Amino acid sequence: MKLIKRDTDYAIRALCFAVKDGRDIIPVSELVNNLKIPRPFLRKILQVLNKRGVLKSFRGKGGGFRLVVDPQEILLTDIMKIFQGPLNLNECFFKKDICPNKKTCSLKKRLDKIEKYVLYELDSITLASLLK
Amino acid sequence: MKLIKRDTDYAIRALCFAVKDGRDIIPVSELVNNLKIPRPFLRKILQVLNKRGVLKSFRGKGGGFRLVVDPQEILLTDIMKIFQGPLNLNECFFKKDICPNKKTCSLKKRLDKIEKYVLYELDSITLASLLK
DNA sequence: ACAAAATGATACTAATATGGTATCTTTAAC
DNA sequence: GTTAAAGATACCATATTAGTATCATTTTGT
Repeated sequence: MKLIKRDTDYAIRALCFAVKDGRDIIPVSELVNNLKIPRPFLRKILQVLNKRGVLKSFRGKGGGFRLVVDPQEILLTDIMKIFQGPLNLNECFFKKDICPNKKTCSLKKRLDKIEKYVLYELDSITLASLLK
Repeated sequence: MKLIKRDTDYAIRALCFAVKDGRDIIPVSELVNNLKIPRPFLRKILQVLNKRGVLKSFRGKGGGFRLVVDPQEILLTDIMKIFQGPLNLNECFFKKDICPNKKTCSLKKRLDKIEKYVLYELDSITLASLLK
């Protein structure tokens, strides 16, 4: 089971490339050429990032996308949340009562603990840290 | 994203019930009545557990399934592996080169670390510990 | 012997999530 | 006004997940 889905992956690659590339406004073509991501899919992804305020889009000839958030401020989990929703690793065990004592069950505690740890670790990963 | 899929969940509920129930051979009907799991789906799951040596099946009238492994010895990860395969949380990032220095990238290290931790914690959860 | 009650084996189907395409509209530069 | 870009949105393909259906085989009890 993967932690990262493909659109998240593509989004991160695109953002990384945008930072490395350095130009102010980067057109989709440039990303497509370099990252080998299918253009319409990537466009959809970039539109989402635009709506979420990570990128700012510019229409018309010469248009493209500008990164408007400091790479130090973009967390991996931000991008994951955008494309995958919240993590919720510990969900379905307790929808019904597998466990005799739902409230105090050590499994629930442990799964919560695991999830907390994963979130904590992921939260420490910034876009900037992926480029070093 | 869930860590546990439905068949794993059902399998664990069934095993827990079997332990609590206490009788030597438990028929599917009993599990279906108590756990509200669709019978044909549960049967498929139990057949798998039989093949994997967690349960032993008995055919014919009065048949059913017997738990043949000590609940202390059944790990949550055993059941997860059976129905979901290995975890592989850190897969797809490095199929292609998102990262300039694949070998030493701190992200890879951190994802590995996360996965190791999750596996370590999950490995400490036995069927018996779910019943206490 | 035979009916009943159980699992074994296996193929099929339905629902959902994922990974895209296609198409048309709007905007901006030249 | 033409061209090159993004916006919006509907659609489609594939894979995974969840579940059904069916028939064969085995065992028990009469």
